[in-house]
Amino acid sequence: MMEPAFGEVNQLGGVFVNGRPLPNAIRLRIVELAQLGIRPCDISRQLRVSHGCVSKILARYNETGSILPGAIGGSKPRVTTPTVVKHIRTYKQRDPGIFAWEIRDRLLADGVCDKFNLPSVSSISRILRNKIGNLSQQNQYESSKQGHPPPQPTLPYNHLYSYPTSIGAAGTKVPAPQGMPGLPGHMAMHRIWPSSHSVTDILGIRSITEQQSKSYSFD
DNA sequence: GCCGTTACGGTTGAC
DNA sequence: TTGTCAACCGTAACG
Repeated sequence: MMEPAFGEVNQLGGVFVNGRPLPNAIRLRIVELAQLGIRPCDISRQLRVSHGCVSKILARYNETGSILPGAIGGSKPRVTTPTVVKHIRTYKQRDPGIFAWEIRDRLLADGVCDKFNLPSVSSISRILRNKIGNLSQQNQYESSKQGHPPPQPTLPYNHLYSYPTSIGAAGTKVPAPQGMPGLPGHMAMHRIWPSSHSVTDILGIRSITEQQSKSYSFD
């Protein structure tokens, strides 16, 4: 997970890291300039970001109200679907001492899975460990804290980002709310950005971007 | 010249 | 621990 020391340079002279999203500060600046009535082609030149990218970010913003990139990486569960997890949880609740291989047999016997999508014992163990956890503790918690929401373990998506440039280094510091669940970017943004979607409101973090623009001259 | 779209090469992270 | 795979990224080019 090493970030390159320097990004690449595009045709406009702007620095970017291939495969990685632009810093939030630049994404925000794109939306801000667009809201001020500046044409996308001018934004592209000013920020030295390809017009395709500007177009994409603005289109996404108009559609979702979010400037954040989507969730990169990961893969959809192939065998550990929500249905399977639900059944495993049920088996475990009914019989806390049940073994993974017994769960596996029951998934097959109950027709939850067939032999082609039956999770391995190790997969079931991982589900028990990661997605279900200690059910006895959980039950105690739930019985004593009825209606209390479970803790949100997932870090904010943007927490993962860091950039090699001075712009990006600050851009990644754009704060996300504590305990923000691992939602797709636009979902998360509804918690970050006011529902009005106005740049003025968005610039609740303006000081950050202004600091950046001092070290980032626009032509 | 502007803008929407898309192929491409790249990164990421759950599995 | 390692490899796979499908998601996303921004750029460049095309129409």
